[in-house]
Amino acid sequence: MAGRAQIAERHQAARWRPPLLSRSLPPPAGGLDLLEHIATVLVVRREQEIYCQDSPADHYYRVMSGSVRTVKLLADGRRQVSAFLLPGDLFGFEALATHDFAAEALQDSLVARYPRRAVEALAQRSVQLSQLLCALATARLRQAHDRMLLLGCMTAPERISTFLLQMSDRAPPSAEGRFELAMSRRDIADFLGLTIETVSRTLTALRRDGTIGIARRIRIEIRDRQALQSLIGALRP
Amino acid sequence: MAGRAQIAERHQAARWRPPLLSRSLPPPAGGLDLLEHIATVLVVRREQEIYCQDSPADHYYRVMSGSVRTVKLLADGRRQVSAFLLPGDLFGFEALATHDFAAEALQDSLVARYPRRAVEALAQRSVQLSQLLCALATARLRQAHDRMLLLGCMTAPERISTFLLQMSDRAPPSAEGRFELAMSRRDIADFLGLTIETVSRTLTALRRDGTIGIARRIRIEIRDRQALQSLIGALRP
DNA sequence: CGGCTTTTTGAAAACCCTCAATCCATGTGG
DNA sequence: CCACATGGATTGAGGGTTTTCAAAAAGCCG
Repeated sequence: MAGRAQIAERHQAARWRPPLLSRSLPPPAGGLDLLEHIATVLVVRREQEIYCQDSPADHYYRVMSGSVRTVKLLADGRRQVSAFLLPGDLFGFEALATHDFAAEALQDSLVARYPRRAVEALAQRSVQLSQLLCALATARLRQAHDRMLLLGCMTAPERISTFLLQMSDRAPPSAEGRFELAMSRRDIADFLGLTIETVSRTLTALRRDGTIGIARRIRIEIRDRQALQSLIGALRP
Repeated sequence: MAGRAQIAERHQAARWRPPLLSRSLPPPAGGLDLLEHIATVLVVRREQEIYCQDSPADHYYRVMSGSVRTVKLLADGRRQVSAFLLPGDLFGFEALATHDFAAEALQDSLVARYPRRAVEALAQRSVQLSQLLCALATARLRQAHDRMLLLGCMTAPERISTFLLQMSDRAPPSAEGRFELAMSRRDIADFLGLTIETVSRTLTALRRDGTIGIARRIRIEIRDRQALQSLIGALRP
């Protein structure tokens, strides 16, 4: 269970298949292209661990295709999903000495890996890069605050609505409110601080009243964005 | 309600009284003494706002004495307390352009204020300082992750236990499990994602079975630390 | 097609919240 | 200095939302 991160290098890509949620890789953000020279590309299979909880944090990572979750596992089986990472997202950089969370692929994915030492050496010389990294940490902090609000204040329907709108916003704009969930109901539940049953029931209720459409469990269509937004409207500060 | 932060400067200290929870100010952490040259000391009264939500974030702050809370207020009255700050704690630096949270004094307090521009200018030249600020942001992120775990996974007794142990650990070591709560039950409730009634009931239950002592509502004594720790033992990863 | 996992659905229970009344501490004014 | 008013804290009863336990349905994979 608590084994070391097992990482498939590029040449282990036997039977690798293109990810469901594939998106064209966004161009590296300003300053980030520096990193591409020191990157290793990892091919990870569905459900495969990229790094495990409490392992030394000596790499930064970036999703190139597919998707990734970061999770914390507790002694009694309770689980918390910290984030879902989509193509372009950096992760693993928020750790101090060791990773607080494990990172696992939601589906067959390509992940770029950057040696931490090398990144920090580059950051010493590039103001742009160091500022970018700092901005990323701050952005992550802001995201964490949003999650705290969700977990601390919101009801189940509000959490689900927030989640659906977020996923919709992160999908390619061309999708028009249609997207596919790469994660299981358990992942969603552990992300939102609910049980799988509550997630399922709430989604069903939204489907019943026509707010969303659900096909094959994972194909979501937002039919009434207004309704979802009004569900969480009371929360806007 | 949403007025600008009103700040009492030193000379407005009429009727200022030494804070209940006063602690000797810890010596500035390495690199931080640089900041003291550009500091302004604010005298803030109990319940006074230091800065308000959505105000431009052009200062960093540090608690010198007393205590401070950071809060987010929602449209329908729901409230979230993000953190309780004690002497030595820096705050306000996690903001991007504007503050996500308001900062308010829990009691009459002294707060050091550093102009953001000046701090960043200093950070440009002092590797020590810039690394310190980055480390602080990372520490804050780690704290946020702990809160997410609390809000997402824990029951009410677990949240209260965690809170009490945290407050005890942050009190001066000489206190021996005795400390005073500067914040109201509402603050605690909004911090833990509970209601004041649940906070009150849970504290009473702990008092009844001898785990803690409560005097005059705010004076807490941890009588059975082991019991509190075992309440949250199942959560250790 | 058949076995498996995941998801959905149902019924009952638990937990926490809401509403309401009382208690207590604090501060004020006589 | 005491009586009283005020606001926060506690306590109680009842209800609602979410969880738990259990079973059926649906999707997935060989």
